[in-house]
Amino acid sequence: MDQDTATLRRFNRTYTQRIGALDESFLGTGRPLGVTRLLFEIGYDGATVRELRDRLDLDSGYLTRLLRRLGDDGLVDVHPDPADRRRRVATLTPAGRNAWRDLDDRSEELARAIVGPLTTRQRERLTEALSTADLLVRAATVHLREVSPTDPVAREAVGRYFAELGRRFPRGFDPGEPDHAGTFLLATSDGEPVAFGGVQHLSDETGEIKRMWVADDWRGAGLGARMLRELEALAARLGHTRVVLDTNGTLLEAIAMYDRAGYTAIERYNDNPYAEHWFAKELTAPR
Amino acid sequence: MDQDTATLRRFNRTYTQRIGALDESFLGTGRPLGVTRLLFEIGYDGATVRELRDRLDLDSGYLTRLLRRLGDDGLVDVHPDPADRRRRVATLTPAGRNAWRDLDDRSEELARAIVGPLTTRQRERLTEALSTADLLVRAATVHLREVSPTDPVAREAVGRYFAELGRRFPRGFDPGEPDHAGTFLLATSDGEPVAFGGVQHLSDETGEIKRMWVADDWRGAGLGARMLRELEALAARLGHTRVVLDTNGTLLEAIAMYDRAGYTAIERYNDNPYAEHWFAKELTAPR
DNA sequence: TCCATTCTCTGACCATAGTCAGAGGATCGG
DNA sequence: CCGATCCTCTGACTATGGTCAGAGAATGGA
Repeated sequence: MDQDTATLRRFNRTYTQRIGALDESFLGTGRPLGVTRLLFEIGYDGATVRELRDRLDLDSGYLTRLLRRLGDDGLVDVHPDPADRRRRVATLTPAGRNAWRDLDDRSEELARAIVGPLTTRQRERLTEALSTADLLVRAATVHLREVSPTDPVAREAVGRYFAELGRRFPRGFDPGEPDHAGTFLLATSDGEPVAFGGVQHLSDETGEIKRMWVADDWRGAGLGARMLRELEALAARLGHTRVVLDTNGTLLEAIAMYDRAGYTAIERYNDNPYAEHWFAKELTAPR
Repeated sequence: MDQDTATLRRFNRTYTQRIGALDESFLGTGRPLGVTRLLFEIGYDGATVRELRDRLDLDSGYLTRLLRRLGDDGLVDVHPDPADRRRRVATLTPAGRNAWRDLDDRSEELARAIVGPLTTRQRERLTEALSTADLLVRAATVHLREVSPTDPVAREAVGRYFAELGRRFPRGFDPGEPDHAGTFLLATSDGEPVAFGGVQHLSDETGEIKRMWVADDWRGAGLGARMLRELEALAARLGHTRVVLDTNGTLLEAIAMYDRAGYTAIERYNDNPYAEHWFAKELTAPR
């Protein structure tokens, strides 16, 4: 662990010193950094002022002024959102699009300047290392929280889960009546749901882990194992001493993961028509 | 190449969003960022004002004011350097050391928060990826320049080169009379010499590559191959159409590198008592 | 219909970061 | 010992980034 933080901190030093320059592509455009970042964030498709405030975490007064500055320079139009006339939408003018492309070019150029001196082989190694680091850093900083099953993002996660079951089960999958019983955890990254799962009360002793799902492009990042640990911890907090779960035979990776996590196969404990395997694990007090 | 810059840029986004927080450990100490960075940079051992100005690239007036602020807070003492009384030296007071340790702790804590949610296996992968990326990013951003052989940093590089030959040759190595003929390239990283080499005029046609050296901890980063390429380009600029070099049998990696770079073995062309192998390469016009 | 809330904007304000010109003492080379 | 240069400091100034309180229009729920 000390080794790991030392490497991270060392890398951080190298990185800010040497590649921090990538962000300085935002400088030297004759416009201050804040304004430029805003321009870049508005992007080709435009965005509501509200979104911008959230994404860049800016004070509303401050943002208004930044937007006006971009407006005065003829780069951005701000007009009311027809759907909700309290809201305003910022879009790039043609000149704004040019400025945006210019920023994008600068950034690309700087990236080339960094990658350029390397041999092909080294570039490949760097790209591979950065992809790995990217995935893991994103996995490590995923935001996990308890949600109500009616939370819109949670609904979307459940929808994707059911859709996947539909694709993977030979005879499809019918979710039946919506069932909102239980306590749920949602993992998000940049606001997108990336993992989901819940614990349902079966008895005082036993909780059932259900609807565990990890987004396609996040598999292999250990997110499933982490979600499982968190769900077990949640079950323990809810007073259970044992968790059970069921799964279908087509979900091979899931079965392998339960196995690694210390689950043991048990007899059928429910009448779920899609279930083919049942597992249980005793919860011991953490540490 | 596009793939590589795309990965770099994507990583940069992830990184600034998620780990940029590491630098924010410098915030929330009740002191502004600039002052805090300065405090950290002074470090346990103190530093001259001159050094600080160079390292942080600050205006001298601005730096004076930052230092006074730290002085007023009782964290730093500034007193004239006895060796050169124009210069002033900044050192941390006991309170300053506490503040410094506090910063270090915060930074460590943040690194732990990032690395913490990962499994041991993932941490290992991340650490490995970041080490690789660190090495390659540093290699890619090494600063290469032509130097006079009497340049102090160049002298140091040559000293280390001779020291290594002394260690590696079975009967040691005697550099003999200092010989400053030739044109030299020096690669530095953070001001430290990391690679060195020169081209000496043998005839109008032929240049000799000599004193090529790469620092221990930079081997395997492709720096040798890059230096060799740069020296060949230098020889071409100097008007040569062919380069030769000699080497000792104990320098196995070097020999392998010359081989990969397209050098072919030739007959002894000099009376260097330490040389056991001689190589040559025809220079074709670049591109 | 009314009240609470949401969204954006305005004005007033402040700290931080940074630039520039020049003063004055210390040092160095000839 | 003189002039050039180096190093630091001072004063005057500017831009950037940001906070806060509140106004006013639009919306949504009871």
